[in-house]
Amino acid sequence: MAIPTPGQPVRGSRSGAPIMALFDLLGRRWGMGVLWRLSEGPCSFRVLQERCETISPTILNRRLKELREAEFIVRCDQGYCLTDLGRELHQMLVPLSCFSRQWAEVLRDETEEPS
Amino acid sequence: MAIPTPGQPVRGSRSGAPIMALFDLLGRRWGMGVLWRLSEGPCSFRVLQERCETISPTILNRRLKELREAEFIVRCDQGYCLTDLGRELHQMLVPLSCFSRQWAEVLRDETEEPS
DNA sequence: GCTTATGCTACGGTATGTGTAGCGCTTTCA
DNA sequence: TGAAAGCGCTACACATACCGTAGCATAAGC
Repeated sequence: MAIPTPGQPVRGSRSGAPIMALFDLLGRRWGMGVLWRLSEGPCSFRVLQERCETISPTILNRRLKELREAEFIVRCDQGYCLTDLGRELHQMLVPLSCFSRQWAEVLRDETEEPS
Repeated sequence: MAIPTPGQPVRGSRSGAPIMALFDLLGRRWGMGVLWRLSEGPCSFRVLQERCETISPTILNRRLKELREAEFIVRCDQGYCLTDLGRELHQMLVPLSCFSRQWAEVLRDETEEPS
């Protein structure tokens, strides 16, 4: 499966709008998850697999290839680590983490007290 | 396919960490795309489909259901629109748009001048 | 009553993800 | 120096998700 590239046709944009290319890449199963887990620190393939808890090696390897091609990840002596670009991307995901807790509360409130 | 719920086992977290539940939801094909396109303004099913350029009605409908269940989207007289929560989520995606343009430049520079 | 538009579903084919086993290689250490 | 353990990664069979097209049911306008 070709990795989505800005300027090339991608899901959501025949003209390859960068944001749609990024959504296409991160919107693959485990895309953001792998990035997120790796941001905890450089680590080996197997350790990363454990951090992800339930990912299969097949798909971990595929996502790693894609994210390396996109230059968010590189190989290093510890195994894999984020590039500067990757760290920057991770920074944009951090607010999502706060938001997700808020979201969890809203959902909980709705289901627990349908008053 | 069950929609990922914080607190329930999700991809990446057996204990259902909110951030992983959110990644699971948004990491489905077209998840973020639909949200992004809808943020341009409330619209009907068919108009939204056109905005997305290449989405099939089957999957648009499925994503809409999921995003409604997650309370990011509601029905309205124009068709569909974002909830307050959905608008908030969209705000977190805006920085990604800037980032994606930057990313596009990096990739372009790499491939055009491998000097 | 015919046209047009809407939301949405059916269905068959293809792409993508899952789970398990295990290969080839290097390191460790008795 | 050879067995054991760890590594990155692949093979393969199966399951699920997604795509593309056709088209149904309903409602409004003429």
